[in-house]
Amino acid sequence: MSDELITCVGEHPTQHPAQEHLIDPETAREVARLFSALADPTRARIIGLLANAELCVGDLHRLLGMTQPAVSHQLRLLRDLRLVKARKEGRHVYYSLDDEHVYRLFQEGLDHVRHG
Amino acid sequence: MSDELITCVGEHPTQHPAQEHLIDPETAREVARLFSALADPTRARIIGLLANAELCVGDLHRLLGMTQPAVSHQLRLLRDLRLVKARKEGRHVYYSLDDEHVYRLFQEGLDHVRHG
DNA sequence: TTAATATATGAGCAATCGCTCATGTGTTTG
DNA sequence: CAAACACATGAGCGATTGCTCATATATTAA
Repeated sequence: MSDELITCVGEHPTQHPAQEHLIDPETAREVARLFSALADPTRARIIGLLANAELCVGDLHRLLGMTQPAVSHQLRLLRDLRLVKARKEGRHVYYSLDDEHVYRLFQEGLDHVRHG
Repeated sequence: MSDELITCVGEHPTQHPAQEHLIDPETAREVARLFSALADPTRARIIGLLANAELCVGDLHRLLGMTQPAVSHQLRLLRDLRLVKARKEGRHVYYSLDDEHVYRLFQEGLDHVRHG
């Protein structure tokens, strides 16, 4: 965060000094997609639970007090983002985190909300 | 991530061992609100720019190639979340980051997208 | 003062989101 | 086999999002 303090004059963006720090649209979309995973209370709670234990859909649906389809839909979303992985065992499907980075992001976000 | 591997049987959520890791709805909402800030390509790009330099609305709107109102609306959102602060100077308003945590979150998210 | 510039804001609209309800698939049990 | 269970999935619907367009406010310049 080196706040370069640049005057606001350039009419042509290509010559603005901050230009080099502008992330391209495609990367921006992916970053946004990643953070979208945690940008919903239900998904945040799911990540929080799966961070500590492998759980099946039924457990999640009971713990969260939500409909089973609601949980399944969110799990599908998290699975598509490869943040969560599924392990089938009999008629149960156990979910767990599949991305350490996301757990760190989640923890930092949680800390930020709880203290300071 | 200590994946305790618990059997999926308890019909009553209150007695499930994972219960203690369940974050309450209010905290979950705040966490989600925090991550929502970065869960949009435009806002992610804004944070990325402001992470390196203080910029006025006009610069942002030119650099991003977006309408000025579009940028102002997103800045308003970020301001409400206290992630960004505004400094008025003449008829310009300079924005900069107001939250170190968010810069870290952003950087980690960006790294995660760029390399593994 | 008038005009131009820089920004903020409200209304409105298409797109997306997160849920519910119904139903489909696969597995186990009786 | 049939019934029950665990989960996935699609349609549909209200709420939210992110933009545009028009306009309001504030500051500087002529």
